[in-house]
Amino acid sequence: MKIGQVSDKSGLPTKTIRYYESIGLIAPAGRTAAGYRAYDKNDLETLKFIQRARSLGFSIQEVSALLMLWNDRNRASAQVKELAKRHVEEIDRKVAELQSMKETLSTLIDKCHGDDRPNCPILNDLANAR
Amino acid sequence: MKIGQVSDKSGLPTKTIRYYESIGLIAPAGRTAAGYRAYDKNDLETLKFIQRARSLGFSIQEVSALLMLWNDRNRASAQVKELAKRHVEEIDRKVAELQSMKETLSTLIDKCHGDDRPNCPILNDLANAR
DNA sequence: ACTTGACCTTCCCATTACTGGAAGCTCCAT
DNA sequence: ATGGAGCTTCCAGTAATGGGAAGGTCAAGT
Repeated sequence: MKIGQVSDKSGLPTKTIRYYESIGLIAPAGRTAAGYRAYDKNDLETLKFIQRARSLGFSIQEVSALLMLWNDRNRASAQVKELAKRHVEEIDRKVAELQSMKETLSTLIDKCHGDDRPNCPILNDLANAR
Repeated sequence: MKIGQVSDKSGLPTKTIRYYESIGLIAPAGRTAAGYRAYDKNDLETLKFIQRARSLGFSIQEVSALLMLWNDRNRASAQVKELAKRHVEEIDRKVAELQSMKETLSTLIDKCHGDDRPNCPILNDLANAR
């Protein structure tokens, strides 16, 4: 398979696949006589794995760790679980931060008339600490 | 005031203040005879405004728009409200995405024994589409 | 045989919002 | 006068791509 095909099947842009190779996340692909990257089923599975892990918000660093664990037949599942749990905690932190922002903003938005008049509690609040 | 002092009072690192100047978010600061940046109360208020807007998750682009609205005595509050509402929608989208990730991950984590044995539903799921 | 167009290659730059560090100047206190 | 804190500029790096140029390759259509 050429890069465009694994791109279609994995859902990763060709640019991204080359990037993953350049940073060492995946091993350099084989090449055809013409210099085109050549992928086999195994490579495709790896790319799909990466795509799914990324879609769950794992960083490239974390994906790298997951790939190693995936390729280690004897790793303890506790290691994977630990990694995943830390990631969920990270997600929780982000959600909490976003929701705190939203709360503040929603309050301000409710107080703002939103008409032609210039007076605006949103700007007033940003201008003055509370 | 020199940059270190407005930094302390605004909560923005000196690096960041210089960066904001370099990208044109704030006007170039005045200078002392020695070439140090000099700020007045007004500048400080602007920096505080920026800091608060950033802490609510507004992008620099949005902060720039907010600053213009703030400096426009005659703008309609509707414009500000609109900008804020769109930002809240953006936050909602991010929260939804994060929570969807979290849900998937939590399910997988629950299914994983997390002991010394290698079998791990988390990796299995990442490896096989479902 | 030739050309077109879709792929492929590498390379470099841009993005967002900073952060770190080096080399060097200034100011203030001892 | 010497030391250290704070200031200056400039360069480079971060995460994870995306855009686009310049050029090679391949299969199909004329």
